Amino acid sequence: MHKQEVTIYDVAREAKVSMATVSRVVNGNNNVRKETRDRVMKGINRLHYQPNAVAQGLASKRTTTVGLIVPDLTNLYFAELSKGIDDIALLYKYNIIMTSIENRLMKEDQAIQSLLNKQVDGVIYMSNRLPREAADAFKRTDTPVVLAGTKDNREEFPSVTIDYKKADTEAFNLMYNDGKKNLALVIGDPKAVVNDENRIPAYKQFMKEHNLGAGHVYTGIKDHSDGYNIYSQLVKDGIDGVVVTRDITAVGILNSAMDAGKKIPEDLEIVTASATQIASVVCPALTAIRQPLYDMGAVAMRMLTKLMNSEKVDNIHMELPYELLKKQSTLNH
Amino acid sequence: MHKQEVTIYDVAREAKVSMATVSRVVNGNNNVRKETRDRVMKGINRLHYQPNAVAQGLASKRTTTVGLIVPDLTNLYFAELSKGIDDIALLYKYNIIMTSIENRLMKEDQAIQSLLNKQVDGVIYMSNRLPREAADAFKRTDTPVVLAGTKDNREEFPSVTIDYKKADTEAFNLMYNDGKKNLALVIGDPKAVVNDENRIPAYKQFMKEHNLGAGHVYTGIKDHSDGYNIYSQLVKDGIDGVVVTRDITAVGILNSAMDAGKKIPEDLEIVTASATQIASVVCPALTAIRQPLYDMGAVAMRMLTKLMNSEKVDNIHMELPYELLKKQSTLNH
DNA sequence: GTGAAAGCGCTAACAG
DNA sequence: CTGTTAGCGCTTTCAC
Repeated sequence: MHKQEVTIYDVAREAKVSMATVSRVVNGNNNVRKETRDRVMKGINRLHYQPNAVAQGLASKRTTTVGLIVPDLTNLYFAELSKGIDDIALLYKYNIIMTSIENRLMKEDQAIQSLLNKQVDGVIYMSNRLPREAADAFKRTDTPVVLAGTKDNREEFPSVTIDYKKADTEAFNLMYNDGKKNLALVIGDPKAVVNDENRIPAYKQFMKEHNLGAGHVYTGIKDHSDGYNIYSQLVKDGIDGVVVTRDITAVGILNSAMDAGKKIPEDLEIVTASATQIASVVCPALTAIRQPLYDMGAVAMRMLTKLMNSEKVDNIHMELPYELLKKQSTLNH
Repeated sequence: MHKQEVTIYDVAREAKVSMATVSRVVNGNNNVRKETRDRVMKGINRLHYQPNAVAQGLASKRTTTVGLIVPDLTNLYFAELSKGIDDIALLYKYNIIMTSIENRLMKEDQAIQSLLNKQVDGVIYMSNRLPREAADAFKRTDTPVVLAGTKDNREEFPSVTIDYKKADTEAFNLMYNDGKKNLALVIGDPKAVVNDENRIPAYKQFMKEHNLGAGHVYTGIKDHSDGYNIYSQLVKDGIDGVVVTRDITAVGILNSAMDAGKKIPEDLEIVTASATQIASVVCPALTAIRQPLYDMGAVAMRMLTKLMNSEKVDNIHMELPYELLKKQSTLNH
């Protein structure tokens, strides 16, 4: 960054007005005579003036920048959420500072502190756990935060999600009605709030209500190879139907089963709980809980714009509708 | 953003030193007696002081922020590049302002102007075309720019790529040696520099050298359904081997062929020119030119850090090694 | 409707 | 080694 060539002061001189007036014009303040405004605009154009957003930020205490905290960019689940966020941010003229965590180099609260130091006006948080320190940091600076596709365990923060319990129950029910009784749940982090408080309870309740025993919850299964490898265990445990939280994991299970010469869905039904593009391009295509990821991101960002403007938000815990998309990894399609 | 609770001034008073000294401590300047430093640190901790990066940016004319211009977040090609960029940015303590374009809401040069207004110290550019106005904007402010996974047609800007010509030629050669003579190239934007100046010429040259006629270049094929739909045309044209630039497109062709009851690779060999996770999880897995996407992003970001520090960079047009990964969509695997 | 002036919170000479 | 003093470029009262 080098010395700025043309500043508001230059424009003021060029247009023979004060800086204050130029500032008013730049910010669309109406208290400027049309004549004056035109003169200023001409100066702006002649000099190719561009406002320095950093100086604006310092003076006005608003940076029109929001922070985005995302676990992993290469996970399409987050990428699709981000796209919705990005589009709405653009619409409201906010820039996005993106911070990916789960990066071992920087802890979550450091990442957040860094965003806060940059004086972001708000934060969209997508990690599946919100640590205490992180929550405290937000509250300390009263920077608005919206959780997208996740929740905090105290429901202190606004969030945009789907009804995970209902969705999972529906998925298990689908398989149950196909005659599958040895149902299992395959998840990543068991301490993720959504798993801990929604998916696992939903699963246990389903098993109980249908007298299917204690069942099996496989945890720590995060990527394609985890999925691929867990398959043999599923076989050992006699599983004939699974809900898998990540679709790349589901694909791993699928590929493993195929390589073992098994038939999907006859030998094993698979439902992925977060459908991305991947779920639909594999063969057989995966039956999926289709979360409206783009919309969830968009709604979260929209909510954040309201919070940043201190507008009232009627419902700070939005649940968007999902769809159970039946494809070839379950029967009856 | 509300009034900042504790500023450098408060720390100065608390530690009974001047602001300058606090600033020195904060910035790791060595010209501070250990005793004084400790006293300041104590003040910082007691008061929970956090520097205001916006004020730092205005005063120092460095924001430790870089802009990222990316066409589409949900394209894994860019997501993997971004991951490499992000990791290195973190390592050098830069934040990333991400701007996705191809968003019809904002034109490329607007996006760039917005970044420049935010006084980013540098930019990583990943779009497959660099419009004239964009190039001019960069040069006007002499903000360093590095192109990742793309090039500008004048080679004015530093870039990190692979040798696309060589890679494609190798891919065609592989299929040629499998006895495929009706080879085709399937791309998105024919005016993208990489296509216009590397892939298409490489294809034409290959066809010519092997006396295979003029061949077919299918353009504007960008997503899964484009790929799915173009397949019938490939059949009509008697194509028996294709290089496809995007892997999701390649998967579309693959799925279309399978649905038509054809055999891959016997009836049609497919090589994808930019392997992401998707290429390896479909069935049959796709033979692919594996670009070192993560590394390309990392190298680009590293180069940018040097440029931002006015360090010398010996080679501003880096070509990283690729790999031709033989899987099941070609014979001889 | 417009201008003057006082900051926003910090860095960076320049003295000492 | 440490303090003083100008700003960085802009917004925002407060007068007029």
